[in-house]
Amino acid sequence: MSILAKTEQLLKDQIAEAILAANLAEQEQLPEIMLEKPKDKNHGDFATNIAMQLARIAKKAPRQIAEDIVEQIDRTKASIEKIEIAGPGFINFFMKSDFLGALIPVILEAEDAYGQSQIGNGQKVQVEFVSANPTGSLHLGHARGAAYGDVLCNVLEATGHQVEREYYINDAGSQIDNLALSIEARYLEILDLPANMPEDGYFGQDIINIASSIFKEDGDKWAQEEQTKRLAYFKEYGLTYLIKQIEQDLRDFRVEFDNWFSERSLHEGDQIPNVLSLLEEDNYTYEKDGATWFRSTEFGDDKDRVLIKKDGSYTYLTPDITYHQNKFQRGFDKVINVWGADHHGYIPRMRAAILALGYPDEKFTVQTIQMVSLLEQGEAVKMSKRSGNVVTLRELIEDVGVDAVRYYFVMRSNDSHLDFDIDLARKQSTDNPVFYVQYAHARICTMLKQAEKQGFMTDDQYDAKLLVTEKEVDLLTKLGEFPQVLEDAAKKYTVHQVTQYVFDLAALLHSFYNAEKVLDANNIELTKARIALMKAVKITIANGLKIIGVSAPEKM
RNA sequence: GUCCCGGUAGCUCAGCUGGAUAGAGCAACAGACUUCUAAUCUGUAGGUCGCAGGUUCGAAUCCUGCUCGGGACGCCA
Repeated sequence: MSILAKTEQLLKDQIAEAILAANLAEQEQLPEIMLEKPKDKNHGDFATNIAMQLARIAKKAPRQIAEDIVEQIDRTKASIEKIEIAGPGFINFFMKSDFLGALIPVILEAEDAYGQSQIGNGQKVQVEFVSANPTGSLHLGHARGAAYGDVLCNVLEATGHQVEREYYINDAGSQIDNLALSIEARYLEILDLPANMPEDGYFGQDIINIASSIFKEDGDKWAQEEQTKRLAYFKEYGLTYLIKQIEQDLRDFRVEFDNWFSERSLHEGDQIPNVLSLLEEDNYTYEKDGATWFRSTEFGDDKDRVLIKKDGSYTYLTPDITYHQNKFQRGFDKVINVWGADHHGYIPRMRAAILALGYPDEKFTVQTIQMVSLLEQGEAVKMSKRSGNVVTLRELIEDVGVDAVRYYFVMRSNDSHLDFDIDLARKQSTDNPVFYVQYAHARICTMLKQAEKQGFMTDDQYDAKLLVTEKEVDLLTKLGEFPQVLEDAAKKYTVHQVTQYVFDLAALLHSFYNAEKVLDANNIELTKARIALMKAVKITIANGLKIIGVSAPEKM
């Protein structure tokens, strides 16, 4: 438990005891005691609104209740400096100054591990993300999903979950046949033969590259072959090529999957028929119009869904249900899917299937990522697969760099649409907040080097009680929040809180830096304390940046 | 028509398990480099928190209705 959490718990216990001692409520009436960190420093280090909450139960005015509580609190136990009652009945706690200083040794000791917690209890969590069809390059939208998913995994790992990252490869459906046809068309074009690009084919540059790669290897050999053989070869060739490329793009984006799960593997053996008969046994399927349907409406979906088409083939849903059964059979305590918002309509039927198979739906969650729109010179750029006019992840990385792209994509809530201003990103300028945070880290590194040079680092002794200026206290307070931020982000899957936090911390550092001089030969004791503080800030910024997958440079 | 997401400063967005005077970046304006890095800082200005009801001691936050914007509603994947 972090220092802050311990202090909070101690205070809460004290308040609860005080309420009982003052006969304001019975044990079983006691509402949950909420402690908050007031925005305004004049309101203390912690505040509670318990007196207002108790107004009904105790049938007294909130301010009177607050006074009764305060009277009963033992200030010595929780190192309370003073307690004030304010406004309609808030109780504000001011802590002794050494309570924050105690953070520094904790952070210096924990180092890389500062911020981590065990709230996950070693739960096995699987996060499936990106899972883009292997029919082209990863683009902007995939990049957001990749950044979000990966950072979510980092957050979960930091909070004591055992995480597995998985990519589901849709290598079995009709889109793959389309891929083969698209490659074929491009291949025949190279040979100046009549070519038919399918209406819903893939028009991207990578398909042209694949065709010319085949041509380089085999010349016009495949034009002579009969079409089924040619397509079969092109399909495999294209898949291998594209999956390899996707894997490489993601690796360059610092995203490594533990498992690449092939949809095709589900079609081997009897896995899909077994799932179908499971559903049939429980009477969750029926025949209609020559197709087999799933009664998903029994589980809240707005219409039933086809599992086996009239022509005998499966819909996309059927292997996907099998896939999710497979996930649960692998024993995960929690299965998290990260999907683009355009797939949200698919969630109820997947949830229905999971319930039908008898798995608890609390173990299943889908996080949706809102769309990314591209701005160029202030104008929205229409992206279409048809025209091949898409900005790829690779281009983005080459233009802007991994740090900036990752930072940008986890800076905002996944629920918000994101305008990606390509000009701004390309500028690589000071406007980009990622530099602001990195700069804070680099600045501290320079300071520490100077400190060493000037002989301040002779021993590790320091007195944190000397850190009393406003800026110092702000920094300390912020440092203490880090574990809580990660816990929150893990509980609510709100990854952007980490980015927000790291930015705020950097802002406080810059402000402190401009206000106070750290290295001061005339005040060795204060200098030592401030060096310790700087080390703690450096560690915390680095840990935060590591979670969002951004580098923490020593100098810039 | 149904469902999902959003509407907060000129722009891009935080804040949303209800709390005290609603925040940040950018843009604007005025200042700070002989100094541990000015990729920084300090200050000023900028708001009917989409609209209307409701719940509450208290609503940007919860509930209902409306409205605007984006997306989804296939025997496609």
